[in-house]
Amino acid sequence: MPVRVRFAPSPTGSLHLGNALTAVANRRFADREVGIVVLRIDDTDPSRTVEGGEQAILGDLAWLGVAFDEGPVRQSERGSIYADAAERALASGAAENDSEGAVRLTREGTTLVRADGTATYHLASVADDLELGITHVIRGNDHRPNLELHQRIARALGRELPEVIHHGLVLGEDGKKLSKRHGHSSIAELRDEGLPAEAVRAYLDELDLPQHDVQLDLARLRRLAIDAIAGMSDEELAAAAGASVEAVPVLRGARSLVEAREYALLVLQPESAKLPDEARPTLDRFIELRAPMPERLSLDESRALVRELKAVGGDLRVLRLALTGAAKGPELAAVVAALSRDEALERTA
RNA sequence: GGCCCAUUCGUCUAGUGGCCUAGGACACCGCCCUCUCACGGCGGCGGCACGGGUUCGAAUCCCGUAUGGGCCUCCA
Repeated sequence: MPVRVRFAPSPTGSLHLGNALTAVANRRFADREVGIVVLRIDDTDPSRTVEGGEQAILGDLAWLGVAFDEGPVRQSERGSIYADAAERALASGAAENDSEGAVRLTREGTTLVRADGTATYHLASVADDLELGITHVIRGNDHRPNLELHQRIARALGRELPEVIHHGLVLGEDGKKLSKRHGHSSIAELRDEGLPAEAVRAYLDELDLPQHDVQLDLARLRRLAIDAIAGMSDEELAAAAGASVEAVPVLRGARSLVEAREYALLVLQPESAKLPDEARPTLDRFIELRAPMPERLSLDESRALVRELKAVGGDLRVLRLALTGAAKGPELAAVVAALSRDEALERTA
């Protein structure tokens, strides 16, 4: 029997890292067996759906490279399935109507259908997992206490629950449940911080299916970002940082895409800095060396130039300041390579 | 409070009774490299939560305690 799993977020906006872990875990689980991933939007509670929330999730999944094979299936559009399920539960005596008109599990009282006729998460989730032919449910530990309840609901419908696998949650660096307060908690935030998609994906892949809750390791994430940037081709890096390919040499030393953009700006729009009086000799030497050379220099040629300037006693810090307006930044030779001859001469004139 | 789950360096982990005076990665510290911030190279610090069993032998099995987490909604 082919494996069918599902990822079932509520449409509340950009995925939080823990949800993203569940999405990746489902995709990986299915891929091990050449299985199917169904994307299901759990929007049974209208008060919880956020405008554009589904789009944000779709965007996050695409960014992370998590594909799905079926869906999105929206629970808000599947009322008749839940109505049938409720009917069956009532018929079997496992559930009954209460005085308000809601359908509740006999004895324990868990609500299956609200008085307004909409299904609660418990009923909708179980009925859908059965109806969609899900073979394995992979979800976070926060759902573990629901396991027995869901098994009872499945039996009330005359079926058995699929196999359920729980994984640990992602906690903040303080060990508390991850929330907006922590920052760095949603995919959108991580993307805005300049972490490459490959890095976030690699982090989630590394976590795999944690047995217990794990603390968010930002240092690890940042390290993976450095690795991801190092692994990009010039074209990929330029595209990811929104810079031109000529600027790539200066982007190479950056540890995040945000930092890469800042480096690119140093070349495109240098800040004006006051040069010390003793800067002139170094700049004149630079001009002497640079002027007779081609409009564009390769990184190796630039390195040779910088080496030469240093050999004749040039103050490289002064050159950096003149070229970028900043005391810190990418490798000096990369800056020289990224600037045209005219631009370089103008900034040192 | 009740129920459930988990517990190996700061973090993520390897480890399923002898190969473990517990291995790795990232972080951290030091040194080297160096035009800055980084990258890189080399080295270092650092852990089996605790207490009882079982066993010739326990990180590994059992029990208890502690700690952490999750849930106890007509939220998912």
